[in-house]
Amino acid sequence: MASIYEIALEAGVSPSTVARALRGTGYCSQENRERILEIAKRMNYIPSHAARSLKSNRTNKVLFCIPDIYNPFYFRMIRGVSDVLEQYDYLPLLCFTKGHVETELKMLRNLQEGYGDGMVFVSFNFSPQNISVVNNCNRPVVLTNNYQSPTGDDKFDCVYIDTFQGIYMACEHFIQEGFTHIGYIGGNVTVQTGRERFDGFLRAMRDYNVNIDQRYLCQGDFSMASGEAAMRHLLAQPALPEALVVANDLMAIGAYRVCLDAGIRVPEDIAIIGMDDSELANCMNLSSVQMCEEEIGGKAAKLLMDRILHGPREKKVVRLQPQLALRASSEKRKIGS
Amino acid sequence: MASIYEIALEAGVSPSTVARALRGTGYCSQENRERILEIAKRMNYIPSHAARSLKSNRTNKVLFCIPDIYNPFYFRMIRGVSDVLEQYDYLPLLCFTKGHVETELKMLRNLQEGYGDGMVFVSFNFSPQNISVVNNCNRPVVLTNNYQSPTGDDKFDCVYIDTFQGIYMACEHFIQEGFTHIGYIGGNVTVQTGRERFDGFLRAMRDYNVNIDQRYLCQGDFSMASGEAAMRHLLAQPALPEALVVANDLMAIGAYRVCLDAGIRVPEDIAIIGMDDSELANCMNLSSVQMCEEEIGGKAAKLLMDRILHGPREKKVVRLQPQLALRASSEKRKIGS
DNA sequence: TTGAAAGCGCTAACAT
DNA sequence: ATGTTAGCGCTTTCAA
Repeated sequence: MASIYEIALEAGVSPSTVARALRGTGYCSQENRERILEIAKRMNYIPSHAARSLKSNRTNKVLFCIPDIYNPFYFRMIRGVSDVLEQYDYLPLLCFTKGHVETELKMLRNLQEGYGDGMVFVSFNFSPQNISVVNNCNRPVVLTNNYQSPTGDDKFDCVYIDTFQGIYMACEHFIQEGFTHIGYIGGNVTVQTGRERFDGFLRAMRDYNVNIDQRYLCQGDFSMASGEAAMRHLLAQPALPEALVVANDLMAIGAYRVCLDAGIRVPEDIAIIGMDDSELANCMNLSSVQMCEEEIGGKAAKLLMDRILHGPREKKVVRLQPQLALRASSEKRKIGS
Repeated sequence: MASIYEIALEAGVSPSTVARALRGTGYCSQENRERILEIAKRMNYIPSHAARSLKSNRTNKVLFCIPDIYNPFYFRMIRGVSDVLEQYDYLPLLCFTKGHVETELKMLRNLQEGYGDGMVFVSFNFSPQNISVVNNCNRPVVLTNNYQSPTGDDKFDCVYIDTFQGIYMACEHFIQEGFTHIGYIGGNVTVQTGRERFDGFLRAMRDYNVNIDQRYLCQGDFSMASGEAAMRHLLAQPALPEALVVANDLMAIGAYRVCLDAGIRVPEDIAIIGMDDSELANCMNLSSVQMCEEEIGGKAAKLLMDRILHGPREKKVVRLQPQLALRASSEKRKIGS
């Protein structure tokens, strides 16, 4: 690897002149500049990231943690982040954490070591453990969930979709359609994403005075297989719910498939709404909740760049509203059917 | 950020002693070591990635370029790579290139700058342009396609699935089932992935003396929308092919959906085989070609680590065989149907 | 066992 | 306009 010293030697100038010529910053005669650039090209000069970053304390990179690679939900968010970062000449580097807190901590450690200038952090479960690292990390982080430390002295920003509201809207829709036996397949309620959604369900039922049948409450893990298992559980009950709210599309699709296999018609026998508005939902005509993922990503990247470029400031929290994407799977039943 | 100098000051020892204590390498008295570690912890010491990497010329990171974030094909490959790299205590950092050669070149540049120790490079289209950069890059790269420079002096390894063979097998299956009017929806044949698959189709037709109807040849861009467009084109022909080989699942699903909407039954009216054996194919009961993605990823990572740890050696090329994953969409038609 | 010192490659303040 | 120099934080000889 040619360094500026070797180029300087070859060009008969000092290393700093080479540095100035290559960076295009500071004084350098036209004549020297051209010669230096030519030599650098010939010697296949590539600047050392480590040296530059050590000196400048900047990398022009952003670390981007995503928990679940198999979930189509994150696709658009990645695009939102990438597009915005590109405008700043920053590069996003993705890491799939699989939702493991150890992997998240490893990435945060890399951030602290200065491997990136900031981090977009998506997680299933923000907890005192990973949040305290975020807060003690000297580099900016933006979460794509809503999280507020009890102490209220958070150093990060949040951009999030109100999933509570999304599930609430799905329930509300069913209730307004006249359904009274509504089932729910949720995620693990000990993690935030699962809890919020379940809360949305509970609240809607309460607000509209709809009775909750405990036998219609199932818990999965956001995977298709768990949606299938949940649906099999429901099929084992004496009667089916009329409508089913599912906390994400993968589980909804799993449930849907089990229905089809069992000869249960959707939506005639059971109406289903999922959540994420994924490609899969679109394909299968599954109603879903639209989550503005691209907008989340874009807004998160903007807030992050603001902190990277302009330093600390007060915490900002951006909340985005979901929308129902209604398709055939939740259509109102025809009278008499 | 506390540095080893501040810790040294606090501990009353020299920076080099601190360095030795922290790294656990070289001599350091038990007593000093404990004190230093305690102080480092208290001062929240985090080593500087840049400094360490500048000095050691290693990062313990691998850059991993993936062309298409919306294509489910790459999911398992990422897992294969990640699992193997984890065993080496290396971290994969993903970059979605969207198939843009500029983005690929940008990542290669980052590799050359020493932002990572090596690269797993997945692309739709290896060309003299990006391959020459790979060959002139002083760090190891593994491709997940088969590519051989005309000059034969390649410095990279290849691990790939024989997609030619995969499409060939799909055609062969249809032919052996007795179909003689076989259509094909392919990708752009000016890029390698599209060309290889189309060649597989052509060869199978030729080997089995099956006539190719030009009206049944469509070209998409591997997206679902392009599969839909292609199918609409086929529907506009005087007659439909009996069977359809599609170069990837997304396009196959697109075609499938257009059939359903048009009242064309699959497989009764038209049999379909896709390629990738994606989750989507599984969901929709689409026959497909299984591509051993996880194995590709794992083998690629192993070859890469071998080069990173042990330096240059002769080029290695690993070829993996695809398998048909037959489902309902390609079932043999019942007699008389 | 410890410390001093050089250097990884680049940047930038300062002197010329 | 150009050169000198002092680091950035760490590793690693080498000397003590």
